[in-house]
Amino acid sequence: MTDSPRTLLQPTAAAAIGLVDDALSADQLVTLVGRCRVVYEGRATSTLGPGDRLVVRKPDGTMLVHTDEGHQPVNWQPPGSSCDCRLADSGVVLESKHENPSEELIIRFETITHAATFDPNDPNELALSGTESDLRDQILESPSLVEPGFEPRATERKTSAGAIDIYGEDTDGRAVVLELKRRRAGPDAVSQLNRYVDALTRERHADATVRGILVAPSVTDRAHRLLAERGLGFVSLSPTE
Amino acid sequence: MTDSPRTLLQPTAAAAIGLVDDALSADQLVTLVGRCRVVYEGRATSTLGPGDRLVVRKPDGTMLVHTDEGHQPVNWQPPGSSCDCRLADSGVVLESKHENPSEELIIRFETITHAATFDPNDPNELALSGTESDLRDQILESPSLVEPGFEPRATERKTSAGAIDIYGEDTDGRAVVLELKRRRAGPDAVSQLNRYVDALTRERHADATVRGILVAPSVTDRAHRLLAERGLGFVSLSPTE
DNA sequence: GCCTAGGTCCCGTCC
DNA sequence: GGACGGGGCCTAGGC
Repeated sequence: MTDSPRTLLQPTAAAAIGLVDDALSADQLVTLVGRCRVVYEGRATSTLGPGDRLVVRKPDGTMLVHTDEGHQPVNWQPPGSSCDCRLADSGVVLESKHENPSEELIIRFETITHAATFDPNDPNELALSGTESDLRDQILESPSLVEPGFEPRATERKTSAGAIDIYGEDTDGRAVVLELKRRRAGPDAVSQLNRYVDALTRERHADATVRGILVAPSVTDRAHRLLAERGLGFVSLSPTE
Repeated sequence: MTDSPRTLLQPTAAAAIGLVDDALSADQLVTLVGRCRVVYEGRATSTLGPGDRLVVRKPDGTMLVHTDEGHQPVNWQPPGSSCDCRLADSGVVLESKHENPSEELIIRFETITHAATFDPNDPNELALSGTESDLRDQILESPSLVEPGFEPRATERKTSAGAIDIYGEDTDGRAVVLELKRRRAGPDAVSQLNRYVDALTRERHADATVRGILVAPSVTDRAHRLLAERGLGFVSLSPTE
């Protein structure tokens, strides 16, 4: 951290505003805890009555309002949003605006329990595995996991209905469309596969059979019925842990 | 706030652990800022090298790790997770576990810039409008918005493929399936509508026509083509702002 | 508990 | 810029 971090415990409104303004101009991350009301207007509209919350403002313009429960912020503003901090009715007010889509978030504090700022230095990125992309790589490495003799021909093959995860051919030279899911698959995955199979059938001669196979750890009952109705297949595979 | 909030600026590991342990037993919300590494193993697996981050632990068991960018936490733990705070290699380590699904998150701090706790009191809930449910209510109030003479018969009508947003009849007594979207609709919305129309057609006599209409502010080009291919309709409607 | 679908979904990627 | 689909999606509502 290049600038020294600062904290204030139960600051006056004026002191809190000073801290936030300094942090905003220095592109620091700000956390505010206190009792506030929140109004949002943009893609939707919301109001939130008084309560104690944690408010976070990031240097990239993101704003988050967290209650005491849940993973999701109760209100937020996307990256790229502006932020203005001012005094109104003897309380601190944060006003954040975003363009495209047009969104406005206003947070009115009654009291501020604490305020803190710091200058984050975070050069490292998350390395994640167990994704759909890992499952794809496994299949490309060992195509027989799908069925003996399966031969991948392309990934992300374009059709009029979108891109096929893996396109290939079976031992009889028939076109095969694979739709991959990293977790248990539901009806939407079947519909997706169905769209690609339909599109590919349309694009080729109508007589040529196009097979569709859903590849996932498992499928729900309803998805299984839909697969059967559409004459589509299923292969159980999980991304390696 | 019943208990007094506490803050520590650049605390020793021992002091930070004391603060966190007190907060955990008092079901308080904790925020920690500092340089840390993070390892996750559960539905997927991830590692995150050293960097300055904001860590939040909520009384409901939620844990959030935020970097300086983006709306999403880089790592997290769902509500209902346990949390253990201990000293390891002269640094603070937070270990959170969750069951069903089995997930483990370990955060190793090198340094702690600040730590704070407070006891949130938040009785109010978010009032949100502009949702799909609002769009549904508009249509039930003024069915002619869909087309002259449209008569809603049921919401959430069950079919073998899932529940129909609004089921009704047109002036000719034909069954009509409405699929609603609060925002611009894509291919998935068309597939969803298609599933319900297919299921309802199957459940009735094969000769009876079932109409399907997508109701949304707008549709993408590809979704529009898919609608045409399937003989489905579109009506432009937005949830009132 | 699982299933299903909505969400101010966010987010990357490709056009 | 829009579009499309993945995500450790999360979350609410049914069954």
